[in-house]
Amino acid sequence: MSRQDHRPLTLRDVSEASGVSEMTVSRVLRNRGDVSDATRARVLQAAKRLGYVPNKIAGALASSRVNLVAVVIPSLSNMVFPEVLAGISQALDETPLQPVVGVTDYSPEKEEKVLYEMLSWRPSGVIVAGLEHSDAARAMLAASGIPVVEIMDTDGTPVDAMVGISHRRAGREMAEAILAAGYRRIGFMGTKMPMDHRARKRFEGFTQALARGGIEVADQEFYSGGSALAKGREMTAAMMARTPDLDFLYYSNDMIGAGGLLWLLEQGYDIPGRIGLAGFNGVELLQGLPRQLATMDACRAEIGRHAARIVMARVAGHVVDSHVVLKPVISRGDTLRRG
Amino acid sequence: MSRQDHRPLTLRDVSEASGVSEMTVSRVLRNRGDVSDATRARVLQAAKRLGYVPNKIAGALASSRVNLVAVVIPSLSNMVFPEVLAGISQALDETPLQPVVGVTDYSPEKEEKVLYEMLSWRPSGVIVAGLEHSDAARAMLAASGIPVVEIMDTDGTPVDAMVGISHRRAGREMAEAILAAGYRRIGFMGTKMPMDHRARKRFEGFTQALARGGIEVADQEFYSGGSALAKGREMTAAMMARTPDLDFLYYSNDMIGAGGLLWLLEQGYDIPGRIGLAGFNGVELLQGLPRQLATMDACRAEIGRHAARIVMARVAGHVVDSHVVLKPVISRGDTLRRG
DNA sequence: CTGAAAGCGCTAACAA
DNA sequence: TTGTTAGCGCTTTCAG
Repeated sequence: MSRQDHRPLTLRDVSEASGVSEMTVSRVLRNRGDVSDATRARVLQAAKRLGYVPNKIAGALASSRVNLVAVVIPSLSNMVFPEVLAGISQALDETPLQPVVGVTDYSPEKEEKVLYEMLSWRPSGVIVAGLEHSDAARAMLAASGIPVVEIMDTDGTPVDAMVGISHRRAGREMAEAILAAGYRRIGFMGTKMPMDHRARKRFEGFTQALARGGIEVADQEFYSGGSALAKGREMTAAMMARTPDLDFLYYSNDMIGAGGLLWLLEQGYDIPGRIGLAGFNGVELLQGLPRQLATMDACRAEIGRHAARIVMARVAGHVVDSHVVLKPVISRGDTLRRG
Repeated sequence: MSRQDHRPLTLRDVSEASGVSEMTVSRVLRNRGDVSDATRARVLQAAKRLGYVPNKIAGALASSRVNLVAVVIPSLSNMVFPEVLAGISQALDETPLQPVVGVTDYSPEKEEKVLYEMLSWRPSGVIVAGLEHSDAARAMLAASGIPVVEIMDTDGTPVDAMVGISHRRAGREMAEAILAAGYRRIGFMGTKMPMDHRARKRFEGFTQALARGGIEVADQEFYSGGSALAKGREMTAAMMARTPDLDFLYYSNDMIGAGGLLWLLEQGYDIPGRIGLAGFNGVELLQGLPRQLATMDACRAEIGRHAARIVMARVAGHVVDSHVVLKPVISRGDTLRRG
């Protein structure tokens, strides 16, 4: 308790305590350049004894190297994004790079602010969800001079690199599978679109493919906020009351799909005979449901890993393929009849 | 496209472009000190035209002020922690302070590393989940000279400040409610304890209170990894097969509780007559279940908000109560008989 | 209201 | 293998 622990320790303190120059202390602490074992030991011991923690702010300024990767996502409560994040972290582990997360709450204005904040720390790269950004945000990204990877969606033109799936295609393929299975009276439930471009694109692809089969969505409903599981129940109940002859329900995410599934089972519906169901994302949660909901894996972890690898490669000065379109696969579960 | 956009812009660029000294440009950009409207306008215009983004690294070094709050939590996939985080963000909004998240995966070693990393950015404060840390971690926190708030648990001694609930007490109260409701053959399911101190403490409080009522846990099982919902199903099925006369199941979290609930309903168990259930956390998900699971709110968002406020107050130099024990309340839902 | 000078704590580059 | 000298881009401080 003798230290007036208010001035944080500096390299100089370690230097004085060990009788080694600041420069050499710095070398030891970063494992850079050749340092004799004797000196190294003395430095390490002094640093540990004092409890020295290097100041990365100063280090970053001096070296103009900031080993951070900005990750900008709409939400943390959606499960989907933490999984992407896990993929990123995993790929970045064993690398000096570290992810730093910013959340936009699906708001373009907030996204712009968050990007500005993050870029002002001069990160080594940016990974951002989606292809839709304000003009200012796109300009900032383009001008940043660092690798920018837009993830999760590939229906559009990226500022720089992109990794994801085509949600339009995902919607289309699900529609085709549903039609092939013989369903014809189809209802749709999802989030209010303006907020969620990927859900919108899935819906567009979906209706487009239905139209090609001469079918229109027979009923639809959109929600925002609240417990997704509960919303799924409520919307499903309301929709079945309103349009009792529906024979299929397509949900824009698995969570509301799970809610709908639970409600329908309670009501004694024959699934997938009387009515079929499908969601989207392939969330782990589904594995605990009484029936396996049909869904489509959004390749979340893989997208994260891939995006991180692109940043890593670019930082290392490599040239890499920067337009990666993953192909999600339908899993029919127990709620979508075999074609 | 004329700019060789490889050297990031500096204050000097804005200064030259606007014909105003760097110092004054800096003042304008930070809204500090008096600047004439004319100059301000010229500076702002130049900055915007160039697309200047300030360098916070340099700013932080010069001012030795870093408006970051390090938030260290075990996991992002647990739902509980994103909610705490939301509380923190909410309280920090409208403040210059910004949260930066680090994840430990419930590993003390990783926690130590993450803390070290974060402290090396010289944040204005630290919020860390739990009271259990390695000696080195505690030492680092104590020596950091910044406000440290340990959250979510109050059964122990904090390095500095703490905000949370007593999990021992939470377990105890649930046990008392269960006994009061007349249940006697009680099973417990939860995560493997060494990883999760809070779950352990709840279990300790629980068994202790049962013992006081002359009762022992009749069966118990612990899991790790996998989909919690699925685990809840599996464990419940296994336990009911093993110990069919159980009349109550206490789950260490709502997710496995929900899995158990779904399974029991499918099997046609009379709930809460034949068997009662309770979980822990009060997660929003429960609202979509066919029955409302009895649970106990862990006050997540409030803990986050409170912790953030303590940091804010301390940063502002105020003295505040730094041992805050919240009192969670049992919600009986549909799965715990009225006493 | 505006500007000039002197660092913040560290590392690149060079010298010894 | 080790030390010395200049900054990194900004803000603090003090002078106009």
